[in-house]
Amino acid sequence: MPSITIKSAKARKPGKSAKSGAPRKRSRTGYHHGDLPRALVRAALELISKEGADGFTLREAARLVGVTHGAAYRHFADKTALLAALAEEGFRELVTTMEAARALVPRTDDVGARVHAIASAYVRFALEHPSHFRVMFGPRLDLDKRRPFPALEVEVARSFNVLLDEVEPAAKRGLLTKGTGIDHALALWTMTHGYASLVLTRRIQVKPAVAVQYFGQLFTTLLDGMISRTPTRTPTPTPTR
Amino acid sequence: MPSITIKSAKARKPGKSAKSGAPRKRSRTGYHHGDLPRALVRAALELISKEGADGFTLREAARLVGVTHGAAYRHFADKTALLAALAEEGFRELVTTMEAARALVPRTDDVGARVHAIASAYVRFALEHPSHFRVMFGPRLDLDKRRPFPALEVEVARSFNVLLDEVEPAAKRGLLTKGTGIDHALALWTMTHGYASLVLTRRIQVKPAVAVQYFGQLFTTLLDGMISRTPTRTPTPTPTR
DNA sequence: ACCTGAACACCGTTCAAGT
DNA sequence: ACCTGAACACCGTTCAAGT
Repeated sequence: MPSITIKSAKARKPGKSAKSGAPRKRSRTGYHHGDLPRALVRAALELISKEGADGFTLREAARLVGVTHGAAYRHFADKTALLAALAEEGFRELVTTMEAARALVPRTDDVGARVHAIASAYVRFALEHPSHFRVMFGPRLDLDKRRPFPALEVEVARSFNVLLDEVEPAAKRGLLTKGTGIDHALALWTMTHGYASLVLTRRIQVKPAVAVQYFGQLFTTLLDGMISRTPTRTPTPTPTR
Repeated sequence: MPSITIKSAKARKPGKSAKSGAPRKRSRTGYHHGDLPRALVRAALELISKEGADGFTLREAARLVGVTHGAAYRHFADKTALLAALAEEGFRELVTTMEAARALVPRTDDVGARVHAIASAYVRFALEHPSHFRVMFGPRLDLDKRRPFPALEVEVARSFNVLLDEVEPAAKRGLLTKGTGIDHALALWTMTHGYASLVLTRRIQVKPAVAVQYFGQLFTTLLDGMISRTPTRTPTPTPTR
């Protein structure tokens, strides 16, 4: 991690030993009594956003809140558990922004418009918080092991439901091509996530300014394959009982 | 990394010091003269496949080929450079399997069938080599930095071209909905990659046995939105000049 | 030209001991 | 109950020195 070396070299001022580092008390509330877990998550988030998802260290987070690194283990089983907490928080924020985006769509518009707004918010979130997004899809106790972070799993499900809640009723009303609401929601998520991932890893190279707009173009192709031109039932006026 | 502890505990036989470890000469060709770089890549691949993409160590790879860890730096600038070499190799293999899959599609079939075969091969590759796939989309010198691994970038482009080569002619012949060949190839890649990623990270939970088949269902929705029912020109018989 | 040995600065994790 | 201090076993990276 060359960035760390650079950073400490910069921080080191002549005549002052940087070895032990100033404890950097954060805001007014002392942590040593109150809420170390949350403080560690906040610190980790800060580190991750400026040093990237990889160059993140339990010890550095502890240093940042002004606590011995051993203390972290009183609240998190290990580093992975802390990362899971970050991920959990990330999905919570993701849900918030997706719901906010959906709320902005005029009532008169159709499923397509709402789903488009939600998916675009997903992409925007990923582009604005690249490291956080990466952590959200990182820490998996792989493969055969049992699910280790139920609280995280709950938030993931909640985020999926934002899409599902739009698509499910539409599917039931026969507005979509064949497949269940889950099928369609998964299709939409899949494409949205793929785009976000590929742009983040620079495999797809779009200028940031047009990244979301270009996503809309690709996404529309999928929507075109999903929204049926010949509805199974007549759609609109809510049946009078 | 608890797995390492477990592993060395298992490997440690009573009465034999496991400290220095047997050098484990690989096959007949001695490496100390021949091809250390390739040997390190092979060893890294081996480690990654059994210990996961994260629990991989430059030192352990060196140990496995029976060489001092410092020796690696004669051939790779750092750990990231080794990972980039792994990724490069991964994209080469990916291209091979995608081309093989395409070759199996009967000549009589259309673009949709060929593209479907290619995308399915992509998903299959990801599921069969999860750790390798992860490395392939991992080591990025992030964001503003200039592209650091040109050889890797070449292989990435090559893999994208497998899709593009199918889609571009179809687009030019007016068989697809509006958009360039690149647009459509990106749409297909995006969805394929998203599915592979989400299944790998267990965010989409499908039984491995049906994972590729289910992908086909989602993918078809995108194809339906992409292949136009009203071709711009009449498609088939190759115009007799 | 290629590798070894030893050193440096950092990790994650554990655990007695303090308060 | 929560945190400190010190220790352990590992890293990645560098660099003189060997052949």
